[in-house]
Amino acid sequence: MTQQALAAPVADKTPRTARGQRTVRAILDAAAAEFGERGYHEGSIARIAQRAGVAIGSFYTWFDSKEAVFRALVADMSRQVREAVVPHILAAPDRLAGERAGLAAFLDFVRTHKALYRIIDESAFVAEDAYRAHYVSVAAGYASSLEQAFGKGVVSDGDWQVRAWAIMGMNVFLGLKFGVWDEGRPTAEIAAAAHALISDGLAPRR
Amino acid sequence: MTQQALAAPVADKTPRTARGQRTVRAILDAAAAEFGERGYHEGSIARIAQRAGVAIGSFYTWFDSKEAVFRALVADMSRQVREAVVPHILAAPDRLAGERAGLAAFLDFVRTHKALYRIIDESAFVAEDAYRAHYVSVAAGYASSLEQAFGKGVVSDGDWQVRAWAIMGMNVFLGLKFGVWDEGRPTAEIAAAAHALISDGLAPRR
DNA sequence: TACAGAGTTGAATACTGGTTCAGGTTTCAG
DNA sequence: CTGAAACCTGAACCAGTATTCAACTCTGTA
Repeated sequence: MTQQALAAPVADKTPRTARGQRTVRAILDAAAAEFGERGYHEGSIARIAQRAGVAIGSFYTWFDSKEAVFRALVADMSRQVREAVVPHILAAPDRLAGERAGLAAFLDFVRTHKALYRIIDESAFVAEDAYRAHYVSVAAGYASSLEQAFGKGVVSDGDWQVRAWAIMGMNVFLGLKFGVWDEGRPTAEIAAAAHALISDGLAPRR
Repeated sequence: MTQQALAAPVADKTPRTARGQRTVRAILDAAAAEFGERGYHEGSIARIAQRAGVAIGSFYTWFDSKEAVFRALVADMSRQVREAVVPHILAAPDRLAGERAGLAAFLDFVRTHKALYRIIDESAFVAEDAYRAHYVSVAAGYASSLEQAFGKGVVSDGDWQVRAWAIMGMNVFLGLKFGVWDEGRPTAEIAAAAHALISDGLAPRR
């Protein structure tokens, strides 16, 4: 699941050998699967170790606690989502078109990474600060990117803070509904409808 | 906190006397406080009983399990939010103005009922079906109300499903950001900015 | 006043699962 | 080859806490 290099564990607990690195990766992947399926509280260290094919003791060689792996996972995931979505936004001709492409990419990501999506959501209760950090940083990115688009005349003037959080919330809920719960409709279709809403609003054309 | 009559406990566990009713109410209120502060998993039955001023045994007279109170709470809360918000929407001259009034009311509600807000959110992981039921029903209400507004010519035609979930997500995130995390700005201001976005979109006026 | 059903009590039970630790095994530089 | 550092092992420990239960108290009706 997590194919990438691992948000580093804690303190001096960094692997010094290739062997150690492999173990850490295996544990992170196992943890992602375990927490994704069972959730944080139902998920168990023993099962994570088993999935990873290592002993419980090895787990504690690399992570200080259950919460520690979880936090490492959130950071890792936060990065993955961004990496999956941002390029699509940047590749689009303008910010508004980017919003549409970004949402479609996000929905696709969610559909293929439901576990990760769930983990980030659950971090709100297990690691509030990590959760906040994730969304605050995403929102900041949104706000500045929107403001920049305003400079180019692509979007109207307005409250960047509110707009950023609003759009983010929209995307998250569309991800939940049409990514996790209901795969019955093509992601592009959802993205198009959402794009229309964000772009022109609900008011009838005057 | 919960001043209203209690989503009924389970099966035959309904109080037959005023005395019993008082106890159930006390337990529900205590549970709201406990879960609101510590979250579901950190919250303890012993502490709920203590807060309610009853013995642990009494708790089990009225609720089958920890999860049972939590579910009762979610239902109760779902109702409270609705009751706090819907009247404002209905009182407005039209659906779009209602959206604005509704959001302001929602933000006010969240600021004064943070525990409830947290409980509903956490239900996503403790009682997925209850969480789903809550949002699915809210979304359905949104969708039909929007469609009705379309009939009156107040909003443009579009994808009701997507619009409903999008707006709901918007509101939830604005509630998180400007209701729970950051009370620095007046709720009316947030609602106005959000209203502008929903109503006219981001595209510059043509 | 007396009895029955409704409510109450909280110590004891039962169990789960995170964390520790006292050794083994592997790896690799010298 | 060799020894020390890096890693691995998993049974045992332990703390926390949901749930049970057998006995007790209230309350209101006859």
